[in-house]
Amino acid sequence: MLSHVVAGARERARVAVVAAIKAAARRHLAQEGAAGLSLRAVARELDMVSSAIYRYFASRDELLTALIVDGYSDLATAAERAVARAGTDPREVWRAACRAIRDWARRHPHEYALLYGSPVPGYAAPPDTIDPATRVYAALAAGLRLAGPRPPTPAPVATVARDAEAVAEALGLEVDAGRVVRLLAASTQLFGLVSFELFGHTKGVVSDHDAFFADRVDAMADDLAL
Amino acid sequence: MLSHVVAGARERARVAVVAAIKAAARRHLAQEGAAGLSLRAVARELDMVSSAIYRYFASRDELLTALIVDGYSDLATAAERAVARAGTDPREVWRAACRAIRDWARRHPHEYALLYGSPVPGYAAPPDTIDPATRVYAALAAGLRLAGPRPPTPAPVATVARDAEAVAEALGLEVDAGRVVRLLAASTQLFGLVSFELFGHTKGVVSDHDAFFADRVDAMADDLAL
DNA sequence: TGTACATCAGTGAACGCGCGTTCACTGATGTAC
DNA sequence: TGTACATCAGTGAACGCGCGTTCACTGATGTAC
Repeated sequence: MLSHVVAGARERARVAVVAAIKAAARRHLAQEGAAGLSLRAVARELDMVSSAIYRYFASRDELLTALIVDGYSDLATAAERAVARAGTDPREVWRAACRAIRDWARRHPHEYALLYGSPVPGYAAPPDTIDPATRVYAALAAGLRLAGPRPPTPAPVATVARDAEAVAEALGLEVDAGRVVRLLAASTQLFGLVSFELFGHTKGVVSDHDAFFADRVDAMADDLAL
Repeated sequence: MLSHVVAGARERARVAVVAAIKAAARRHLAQEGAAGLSLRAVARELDMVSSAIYRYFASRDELLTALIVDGYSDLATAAERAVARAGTDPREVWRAACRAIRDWARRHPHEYALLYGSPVPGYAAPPDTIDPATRVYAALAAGLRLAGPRPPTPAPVATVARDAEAVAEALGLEVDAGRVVRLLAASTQLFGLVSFELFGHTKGVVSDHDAFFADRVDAMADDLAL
C-alpha cells in the first residue's frame, strides 16, 4: 500500500508512538519479566493515560505478540548480518551465526527469556511468530548450505529421517538426513548453552564462558563436518 | 533433633499442612506459572484464610524457594533411581539418567519451567537450591564415573580445563578435562532438547520426539565414549 | 492425675496497592467537495 | 482556496478484580508442676 511509503503526518505520528510504546514495554520487560508486563506501567512511562494505549494495541496480549515478533526479527537480523560478514568459509559462517546469537542474547537477556524461556502462562503465540523464528534457524543453517553435501552419517530411524528431510527442504539444504538431525541437535545445544549461561545454571561451574562457548561451537562444527 | 522422629500431634499436623500448602501451590503453578503464584489462591484452595499461610511460610518467596528445592530433589531422586535400576553398563546408565530427566520434565512441565526456564523476576534463588541441583548433575555423571578413565580428548584452553578439573573433583570423576567439558556440553544439550520440546520450539519440526531424543542421547554417549 | 499457663493455629478485618478494560467525551487533524 | 464533515488521538472516570502482608483476636492443644 502506498500509504506506507508516502505517509501523512498522522500516519508518521502513529508509527512513532507505536515504536515508543514497544520501546517502553521492552524496558519494562527487563525489570518485571514477561508475566509482569503492565500496560498501565508502560502508559505511565510515556505520560499517557492507560486507556490511550488501546488506540495502538487491542490488548496486552497483542503488545506481547509484537514484542515477540520484533525479538525474533531482531535476533534473526543480527545472525543474518553476521553470516553475511563472515564470507564463504562454512566453519567461519557457523561460528559467526553462533556468536551473533549468543551476543544478542547477552545484550537482550529479557527479550531472550521471552523468546526461549518459559512460555508465558495463558498466552498462546500466534502464527505470526513462526516466520521470524524460522529465520534464526535459517541463519544457523547457512554454514551447512555453503558447504554443500557432506560425508553421509548413519541414517536415523524412519520417523526422524522424514522430519529431517522436511527441514532440509524448507531450509534449502542438500545434506543427508543424519546431518540435518545433527544440525537440529546443534541448535538445541546452542540455545541450551546460552540459556544455562543467562539463567545462571553455570554459576560456580563455568568461569570463562567465552572460551567454553568457543570450544563447544567448534566441537559442533566438527560434528557437522564444517 | 528427636522431635523430628518422635513427633507430637502438633508437629505431625504441621508437617501435613506444609505438605498440603506445597501441593496446592504446585497445582496453582501449573495454571498460572511461577510469576503468578498467589498465596491467596493457595489459601483459598485449602479453605484457609490467606493470613494463615504465614504460620507456615514467612513470605511468598519462601514458598517459592521450597517449591524449587523440592523440585530439584524430586527430579534428582527420579534420576538417581533410574541410574540405580540401570545396572553397571555405562551407556545404559547414561541412557537411564537422560530418559528419567526427560520423563520427569514431561510429567511436571511447570515445575521444570520453574527450575530450568526463565528466572522469576525479583526473585534470587538462595544457596539452599544448589545442593539438590547438583544431585541432578551427579546422576548424569554416573555413567562416566562407572566407565572410569576414557581415551583422552584434545585438551581445552587453560581456563576451561581448570573449571573441568574442579567439576571432575566435585563429582568424583577420573576423566580428562576434555571429556568433562563434553559432559557439561551434553548436560546443556540435554536440557536444551527437553526445553525445546516442552516450550514448543520443535512444533512443526520434530514429530517423533521419543525417537529424536533417543537418537541424540546415543550420539552424546558416543561423544562421551560410553 | 489435675490444674495453670504458655504455645500455637487459624480468624477476620483492614491497609494500600496495582491491574486490564470500557466508555462517553473533547479537541485536533485530515479529507472531500 | 475555503468550508463542512469525518476520522482519529488522547482524556478521565469508573468497573470489578486480585494481590501480599499486618494485626489484634479467639480458642484449642500441649507442657510443667
